[in-house]
Amino acid sequence: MADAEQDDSRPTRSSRPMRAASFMLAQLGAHAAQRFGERIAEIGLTPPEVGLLRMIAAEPGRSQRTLAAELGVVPSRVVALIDPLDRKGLIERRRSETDRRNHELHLTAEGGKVLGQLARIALAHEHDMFTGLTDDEYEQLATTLDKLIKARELSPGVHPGYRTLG
Amino acid sequence: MADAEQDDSRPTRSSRPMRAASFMLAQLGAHAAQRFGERIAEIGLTPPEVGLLRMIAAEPGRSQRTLAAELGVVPSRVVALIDPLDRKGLIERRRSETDRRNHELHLTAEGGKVLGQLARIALAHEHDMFTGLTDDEYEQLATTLDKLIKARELSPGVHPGYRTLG
DNA sequence: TATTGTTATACTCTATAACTATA
DNA sequence: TATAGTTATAGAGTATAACAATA
Repeated sequence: MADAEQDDSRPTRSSRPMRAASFMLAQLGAHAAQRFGERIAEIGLTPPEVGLLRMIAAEPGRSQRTLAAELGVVPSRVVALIDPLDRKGLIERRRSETDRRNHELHLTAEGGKVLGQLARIALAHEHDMFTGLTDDEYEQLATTLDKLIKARELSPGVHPGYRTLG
Repeated sequence: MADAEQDDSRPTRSSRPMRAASFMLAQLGAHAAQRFGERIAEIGLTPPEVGLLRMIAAEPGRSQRTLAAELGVVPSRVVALIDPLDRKGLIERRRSETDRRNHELHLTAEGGKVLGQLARIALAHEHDMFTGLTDDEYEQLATTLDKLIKARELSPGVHPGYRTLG
Protein backbone atom coordinates (compact mmCIF):
# COMPACT_ATOMS: atom_id res chain seq x y z
CA MET A 1 0.00 0.00 0.00
CA ALA A 2 2.71 2.45 0.96
CA ASP A 3 4.57 1.34 -2.13
CA ALA A 4 1.64 2.16 -4.36
CA GLU A 5 1.19 5.61 -2.93
CA GLN A 6 4.72 6.87 -3.08
CA ASP A 7 6.50 8.73 -5.87
CA ASP A 8 4.82 8.04 -9.18
CA SER A 9 7.91 8.42 -11.35
CA ARG A 10 9.54 5.01 -10.84
CA PRO A 11 8.38 1.45 -10.25
CA THR A 12 8.34 -0.08 -6.81
CA ARG A 13 11.65 -1.70 -6.04
CA SER A 14 11.85 -5.37 -5.32
CA SER A 15 14.78 -7.58 -4.58
CA ARG A 16 13.54 -10.40 -6.78
CA PRO A 17 12.08 -10.68 -10.26
CA MET A 18 8.29 -10.82 -10.06
CA ARG A 19 6.26 -13.37 -11.96
CA ALA A 20 2.63 -12.37 -11.39
CA ALA A 21 2.12 -15.35 -9.13
CA SER A 22 -0.76 -13.62 -7.35
CA PHE A 23 -2.67 -13.29 -10.58
CA MET A 24 -2.00 -16.93 -11.44
CA LEU A 25 -3.15 -17.83 -7.94
CA ALA A 26 -6.39 -15.92 -8.43
CA GLN A 27 -6.88 -17.40 -11.86
CA LEU A 28 -6.28 -21.00 -10.78
CA GLY A 29 -8.22 -20.52 -7.56
CA ALA A 30 -11.26 -19.28 -9.46
CA HIS A 31 -10.88 -22.14 -11.90
CA ALA A 32 -10.69 -24.69 -9.09
CA ALA A 33 -13.75 -23.19 -7.41
CA GLN A 34 -15.65 -23.21 -10.68
CA ARG A 35 -14.85 -26.84 -11.44
CA PHE A 36 -15.74 -27.88 -7.92
CA GLY A 37 -19.01 -25.97 -8.22
CA GLU A 38 -19.82 -27.89 -11.38
CA ARG A 39 -19.13 -31.21 -9.70
CA ILE A 40 -21.28 -30.58 -6.64
CA ALA A 41 -24.09 -29.15 -8.76
CA GLU A 42 -24.53 -32.75 -9.90
CA ILE A 43 -25.68 -33.68 -6.42
CA GLY A 44 -27.78 -30.55 -6.11
CA LEU A 45 -25.50 -28.44 -3.93
CA THR A 46 -23.86 -25.03 -4.22
CA PRO A 47 -20.39 -24.14 -2.87
CA PRO A 48 -21.72 -22.12 0.09
CA GLU A 49 -24.03 -25.00 1.03
CA VAL A 50 -21.09 -27.39 1.07
CA GLY A 51 -19.15 -25.04 3.32
CA LEU A 52 -22.03 -24.77 5.77
CA LEU A 53 -22.55 -28.52 5.76
CA ARG A 54 -18.91 -29.08 6.67
CA MET A 55 -18.92 -26.47 9.40
CA ILE A 56 -22.01 -27.98 10.98
CA ALA A 57 -20.53 -31.47 10.74
CA ALA A 58 -17.32 -30.29 12.36
CA GLU A 59 -19.15 -28.75 15.30
CA PRO A 60 -22.69 -30.12 15.70
CA GLY A 61 -25.12 -28.04 17.70
CA ARG A 62 -23.56 -24.71 16.90
CA SER A 63 -25.85 -21.71 16.42
CA GLN A 64 -26.51 -19.67 13.33
CA ARG A 65 -24.92 -16.66 15.00
CA THR A 66 -21.57 -18.38 15.39
CA LEU A 67 -21.72 -19.42 11.73
CA ALA A 68 -22.43 -15.84 10.70
CA ALA A 69 -19.54 -14.59 12.79
CA GLU A 70 -17.05 -17.17 11.49
CA LEU A 71 -18.07 -16.65 7.88
CA GLY A 72 -18.09 -12.90 8.21
CA VAL A 73 -21.62 -12.58 6.87
CA VAL A 74 -24.80 -11.11 8.24
CA PRO A 75 -27.21 -13.39 10.20
CA SER A 76 -29.98 -13.02 7.66
CA ARG A 77 -27.72 -14.53 5.07
CA VAL A 78 -27.18 -17.62 7.17
CA VAL A 79 -30.94 -18.07 7.13
CA ALA A 80 -30.91 -17.95 3.35
CA LEU A 81 -28.00 -20.38 3.20
CA ILE A 82 -29.44 -22.86 5.66
CA ASP A 83 -33.04 -22.87 4.49
CA PRO A 84 -32.34 -24.98 1.38
CA LEU A 85 -30.27 -27.47 3.40
CA ASP A 86 -33.16 -27.75 5.82
CA ARG A 87 -35.71 -28.19 3.05
CA LYS A 88 -33.56 -30.89 1.44
CA GLY A 89 -33.45 -32.67 4.78
CA LEU A 90 -29.66 -32.52 5.12
CA ILE A 91 -29.62 -30.53 8.36
CA GLU A 92 -31.98 -29.97 11.24
CA ARG A 93 -32.73 -26.90 13.36
CA ARG A 94 -33.37 -27.87 16.97
CA ARG A 95 -34.60 -25.32 19.49
CA SER A 96 -32.08 -25.15 22.29
CA GLU A 97 -33.41 -26.37 25.66
CA THR A 98 -31.29 -23.94 27.61
CA ASP A 99 -32.00 -20.84 25.52
CA ARG A 100 -35.01 -21.19 23.32
CA ARG A 101 -33.93 -18.31 21.09
CA ASN A 102 -31.13 -20.46 19.71
CA HIS A 103 -31.28 -22.97 16.92
CA GLU A 104 -28.84 -25.81 17.38
CA LEU A 105 -27.79 -27.08 13.98
CA HIS A 106 -27.27 -30.79 13.32
CA LEU A 107 -26.66 -33.00 10.32
CA THR A 108 -29.37 -35.55 9.52
CA ALA A 109 -28.54 -39.09 8.48
CA GLU A 110 -29.08 -38.03 4.90
CA GLY A 111 -26.76 -35.10 5.50
CA GLY A 112 -24.06 -37.47 6.68
CA LYS A 113 -24.48 -39.53 3.56
CA VAL A 114 -24.09 -36.46 1.38
CA LEU A 115 -20.98 -35.51 3.32
CA GLY A 116 -19.52 -38.88 2.35
CA GLN A 117 -20.31 -38.24 -1.31
CA LEU A 118 -18.64 -34.86 -0.95
CA ALA A 119 -15.46 -36.40 0.36
CA ARG A 120 -15.24 -38.57 -2.75
CA ILE A 121 -16.03 -35.65 -5.05
CA ALA A 122 -13.38 -33.51 -3.36
CA LEU A 123 -10.81 -36.26 -3.78
CA ALA A 124 -11.64 -36.72 -7.45
CA HIS A 125 -11.49 -32.95 -7.89
CA GLU A 126 -8.09 -32.76 -6.22
CA HIS A 127 -6.81 -35.55 -8.40
CA ASP A 128 -8.15 -33.87 -11.49
CA MET A 129 -6.69 -30.47 -10.66
CA PHE A 130 -3.14 -31.68 -10.17
CA THR A 131 -2.58 -34.52 -12.58
CA GLY A 132 0.52 -33.62 -14.49
CA LEU A 133 2.46 -32.61 -11.40
CA THR A 134 5.01 -34.97 -9.97
CA ASP A 135 4.50 -36.08 -6.37
CA ASP A 136 7.34 -33.79 -5.38
CA GLU A 137 5.85 -30.81 -7.13
CA TYR A 138 2.48 -31.50 -5.53
CA GLU A 139 3.99 -31.81 -2.07
CA GLN A 140 6.01 -28.64 -2.51
CA LEU A 141 2.98 -26.74 -3.77
CA ALA A 142 0.75 -27.88 -0.90
CA THR A 143 3.44 -27.00 1.62
CA THR A 144 3.92 -23.52 0.20
CA LEU A 145 0.18 -22.82 0.00
CA ASP A 146 -0.20 -23.99 3.58
CA LYS A 147 2.60 -21.67 4.66
CA LEU A 148 0.99 -18.72 2.91
CA ILE A 149 -2.40 -19.40 4.47
CA LYS A 150 -0.93 -19.61 7.96
CA ALA A 151 1.10 -16.43 7.42
CA ARG A 152 -2.03 -14.52 6.42
CA GLU A 153 -4.08 -16.01 9.23
CA LEU A 154 -6.86 -17.13 6.92
CA SER A 155 -9.34 -19.35 8.74
CA PRO A 156 -8.33 -22.89 7.71
CA GLY A 157 -11.65 -24.06 6.28
CA VAL A 158 -13.28 -20.76 5.40
CA HIS A 159 -13.43 -19.53 1.85
CA PRO A 160 -13.29 -15.72 1.59
CA GLY A 161 -15.87 -15.92 -1.17
CA TYR A 162 -18.58 -15.94 1.46
CA ARG A 163 -17.86 -12.31 2.06
CA THR A 164 -18.38 -9.61 -0.50
CA LEU A 165 -15.29 -8.84 -2.52
CA GLY A 166 -16.12 -5.43 -4.03
CA MET B 1 -15.98 -36.91 -12.72
CA ALA B 2 -15.96 -40.61 -13.47
CA ASP B 3 -14.43 -41.15 -10.04
CA ALA B 4 -17.24 -39.33 -8.33
CA GLU B 5 -19.92 -41.30 -10.08
CA GLN B 6 -18.68 -44.79 -9.52
CA ASP B 7 -19.40 -47.17 -6.67
CA ASP B 8 -20.46 -45.25 -3.56
CA SER B 9 -19.15 -47.74 -1.02
CA ARG B 10 -15.48 -46.79 -0.96
CA PRO B 11 -13.43 -43.63 -1.41
CA THR B 12 -11.80 -42.80 -4.69
CA ARG B 13 -8.37 -44.34 -4.91
CA SER B 14 -5.37 -42.16 -5.38
CA SER B 15 -1.72 -43.03 -5.58
CA ARG B 16 -0.64 -40.13 -3.40
CA PRO B 17 -1.81 -38.62 -0.14
CA MET B 18 -4.08 -35.68 -0.82
CA ARG B 19 -3.67 -32.38 0.95
CA ALA B 20 -6.65 -30.28 -0.16
CA ALA B 21 -4.40 -28.11 -2.29
CA SER B 22 -7.29 -27.15 -4.55
CA PHE B 23 -9.18 -25.70 -1.62
CA MET B 24 -6.11 -23.81 -0.46
CA LEU B 25 -5.68 -22.58 -4.02
CA ALA B 26 -9.27 -21.30 -4.10
CA GLN B 27 -8.91 -19.75 -0.67
CA LEU B 28 -5.64 -17.95 -1.44
CA GLY B 29 -6.80 -16.99 -4.91
CA ALA B 30 -9.93 -15.36 -3.53
CA HIS B 31 -7.84 -13.65 -0.88
CA ALA B 32 -5.39 -12.34 -3.47
CA ALA B 33 -8.25 -11.08 -5.64
CA GLN B 34 -9.88 -9.41 -2.69
CA ARG B 35 -6.70 -7.62 -1.58
CA PHE B 36 -6.01 -6.50 -5.13
CA GLY B 37 -9.58 -5.23 -5.39
CA GLU B 38 -9.05 -3.16 -2.26
CA ARG B 39 -5.87 -1.66 -3.63
CA ILE B 40 -7.29 -0.63 -6.98
CA ALA B 41 -10.44 0.72 -5.34
CA GLU B 42 -8.16 3.47 -4.07
CA ILE B 43 -7.68 4.71 -7.61
CA GLY B 44 -11.37 4.27 -8.38
CA LEU B 45 -11.22 1.04 -10.38
CA THR B 46 -12.83 -2.40 -10.07
CA PRO B 47 -11.14 -5.70 -10.99
CA PRO B 48 -13.12 -6.18 -14.21
CA GLU B 49 -12.26 -2.65 -15.28
CA VAL B 50 -8.57 -3.33 -14.76
CA GLY B 51 -8.83 -6.47 -16.87
CA LEU B 52 -10.53 -4.61 -19.69
CA LEU B 53 -8.02 -1.78 -19.53
CA ARG B 54 -5.15 -4.25 -19.90
CA MET B 55 -6.77 -6.11 -22.76
CA ILE B 56 -7.37 -2.89 -24.65
CA ALA B 57 -3.80 -1.74 -23.98
CA ALA B 58 -2.45 -5.07 -25.23
CA GLU B 59 -4.38 -4.85 -28.48
CA PRO B 60 -5.51 -1.31 -29.28
CA GLY B 61 -8.38 -0.93 -31.71
CA ARG B 62 -10.05 -4.21 -30.93
CA SER B 63 -13.85 -4.37 -30.95
CA GLN B 64 -16.26 -5.00 -28.11
CA ARG B 65 -17.29 -8.26 -29.73
CA THR B 66 -13.80 -9.71 -29.54
CA LEU B 67 -13.60 -8.69 -25.89
CA ALA B 68 -16.91 -10.40 -25.17
CA ALA B 69 -15.72 -13.54 -26.93
CA GLU B 70 -12.38 -13.68 -25.13
CA LEU B 71 -13.91 -13.01 -21.73
CA GLY B 72 -16.74 -15.43 -22.32
CA VAL B 73 -19.39 -12.86 -21.50
CA VAL B 74 -22.36 -11.51 -23.38
CA PRO B 75 -21.88 -8.34 -25.51
CA SER B 76 -24.28 -6.30 -23.41
CA ARG B 77 -22.05 -6.84 -20.43
CA VAL B 78 -19.07 -5.40 -22.25
CA VAL B 79 -21.12 -2.26 -22.69
CA ALA B 80 -21.71 -2.10 -18.95
CA LEU B 81 -18.02 -2.73 -18.25
CA ILE B 82 -16.71 -0.19 -20.73
CA ASP B 83 -19.15 2.63 -20.08
CA PRO B 84 -17.51 3.66 -16.78
CA LEU B 85 -14.02 3.54 -18.33
CA ASP B 86 -15.31 5.76 -21.11
CA ARG B 87 -16.96 8.18 -18.68
CA LYS B 88 -13.77 8.39 -16.64
CA GLY B 89 -11.89 9.24 -19.82
CA LEU B 90 -9.56 6.23 -19.64
CA ILE B 91 -10.61 4.71 -22.96
CA GLU B 92 -12.15 5.95 -26.18
CA ARG B 93 -14.66 4.40 -28.56
CA ARG B 94 -13.86 5.27 -32.16
CA ARG B 95 -16.21 4.37 -34.99
CA SER B 96 -14.37 2.16 -37.42
CA GLU B 97 -13.83 3.72 -40.84
CA THR B 98 -14.03 0.38 -42.63
CA ASP B 99 -17.09 -0.97 -40.85
CA ARG B 100 -19.08 1.69 -39.12
CA ARG B 101 -20.89 -0.83 -36.91
CA ASN B 102 -17.65 -1.41 -34.99
CA HIS B 103 -16.25 0.55 -32.12
CA GLU B 104 -12.47 0.49 -32.06
CA LEU B 105 -11.31 0.72 -28.47
CA HIS B 106 -8.25 2.77 -27.53
CA LEU B 107 -6.59 3.94 -24.34
CA THR B 108 -6.48 7.68 -23.76
CA ALA B 109 -3.37 9.41 -22.41
CA GLU B 110 -5.01 9.38 -19.00
CA GLY B 111 -5.69 5.66 -19.47
CA GLY B 112 -2.01 5.08 -20.12
CA LYS B 113 -1.13 6.93 -16.96
CA VAL B 114 -3.53 4.79 -14.93
CA LEU B 115 -2.00 1.68 -16.48
CA GLY B 116 1.36 2.82 -15.12
CA GLN B 117 -0.12 3.23 -11.66
CA LEU B 118 -1.59 -0.23 -11.98
CA ALA B 119 1.80 -1.75 -12.74
CA ARG B 120 3.15 -0.31 -9.52
CA ILE B 121 0.12 -1.45 -7.52
CA ALA B 122 0.42 -4.96 -8.96
CA LEU B 123 4.08 -5.11 -8.02
CA ALA B 124 3.40 -3.95 -4.48
CA HIS B 125 0.57 -6.47 -4.26
CA GLU B 126 2.79 -9.27 -5.47
CA HIS B 127 5.44 -8.31 -2.97
CA ASP B 128 2.89 -8.17 -0.19
CA MET B 129 1.33 -11.54 -1.03
CA PHE B 130 4.57 -13.50 -0.95
CA THR B 131 6.76 -11.92 1.70
CA GLY B 132 7.78 -14.74 3.95
CA LEU B 133 8.66 -17.07 1.09
CA THR B 134 12.27 -17.58 0.18
CA ASP B 135 13.29 -16.71 -3.37
CA ASP B 136 13.47 -20.42 -4.11
CA GLU B 137 10.00 -21.09 -2.77
CA TYR B 138 8.62 -18.19 -4.76
CA GLU B 139 10.28 -19.36 -7.97
CA GLN B 140 9.09 -22.92 -7.47
CA LEU B 141 5.54 -21.74 -6.74
CA ALA B 142 5.40 -19.50 -9.81
CA THR B 143 6.77 -22.27 -11.99
CA THR B 144 4.23 -24.78 -10.76
CA LEU B 145 1.31 -22.38 -11.10
CA ASP B 146 2.44 -21.56 -14.61
CA LYS B 147 2.61 -25.25 -15.44
CA LEU B 148 -0.91 -25.83 -14.13
CA ILE B 149 -2.32 -22.90 -16.08
CA LYS B 150 -0.74 -24.11 -19.31
CA ALA B 151 -1.95 -27.67 -18.72
CA ARG B 152 -5.53 -26.45 -18.27
CA GLU B 153 -5.31 -24.13 -21.23
CA LEU B 154 -6.54 -21.14 -19.28
CA SER B 155 -6.18 -17.93 -21.27
CA PRO B 156 -3.00 -16.34 -19.90
CA GLY B 157 -4.42 -12.99 -18.86
CA VAL B 158 -8.09 -13.82 -18.39
CA HIS B 159 -9.60 -14.26 -14.97
CA PRO B 160 -12.45 -16.81 -14.95
CA GLY B 161 -14.32 -14.55 -12.55
CA TYR B 162 -15.69 -12.65 -15.52
CA ARG B 163 -17.91 -15.59 -16.22
CA THR B 164 -20.63 -16.79 -13.93
CA LEU B 165 -19.51 -19.52 -11.57
CA GLY B 166 -22.82 -20.94 -10.32
C1' DT C 1 -30.80 -11.03 -43.98
C1' DA C 2 -26.88 -10.88 -40.66
C1' DT C 3 -23.95 -8.34 -37.42
C1' DT C 4 -22.32 -4.58 -33.86
C1' DG C 5 -23.51 -2.26 -30.28
C1' DT C 6 -27.21 -0.59 -27.17
C1' DT C 7 -31.27 -0.41 -24.24
C1' DA C 8 -35.06 -2.52 -21.53
C1' DT C 9 -36.34 -6.01 -18.59
C1' DA C 10 -36.12 -9.65 -15.34
C1' DC C 11 -33.69 -12.52 -12.17
C1' DT C 12 -30.32 -13.61 -8.61
C1' DC C 13 -27.59 -12.47 -4.75
C1' DT C 14 -26.72 -9.89 -0.82
C1' DA C 15 -27.14 -6.37 2.78
C1' DT C 16 -30.11 -3.25 5.75
C1' DA C 17 -33.74 -2.66 8.56
C1' DA C 18 -37.94 -3.90 10.76
C1' DC C 19 -40.07 -7.57 13.33
C1' DT C 20 -41.06 -11.82 16.62
C1' DA C 21 -39.80 -14.58 20.34
C1' DT C 22 -37.23 -15.21 23.92
C1' DA C 23 -34.06 -13.69 27.68
C1' DT D 1 -33.34 -3.68 27.31
C1' DA D 2 -30.70 -6.99 24.61
C1' DT D 3 -30.19 -11.10 21.67
C1' DA D 4 -31.30 -15.12 18.04
C1' DG D 5 -33.50 -15.72 14.27
C1' DT D 6 -36.71 -14.28 10.58
C1' DT D 7 -38.99 -11.51 7.06
C1' DA D 8 -39.41 -7.45 3.97
C1' DT D 9 -37.24 -4.39 1.16
C1' DA D 10 -33.84 -2.37 -1.70
C1' DG D 11 -29.51 -2.33 -4.25
C1' DA D 12 -25.90 -4.33 -7.21
C1' DG D 13 -24.70 -7.38 -10.86
C1' DT D 14 -25.77 -10.15 -14.71
C1' DA D 15 -28.26 -12.44 -18.51
C1' DT D 16 -32.04 -12.42 -22.10
C1' DA D 17 -34.41 -10.27 -25.48
C1' DA D 18 -35.82 -6.48 -28.25
C1' DC D 19 -33.96 -2.68 -30.91
C1' DA D 20 -31.23 0.74 -34.11
C1' DA D 21 -27.65 1.34 -37.28
C1' DT D 22 -24.86 -0.63 -40.66
C1' DA D 23 -23.35 -4.19 -43.72
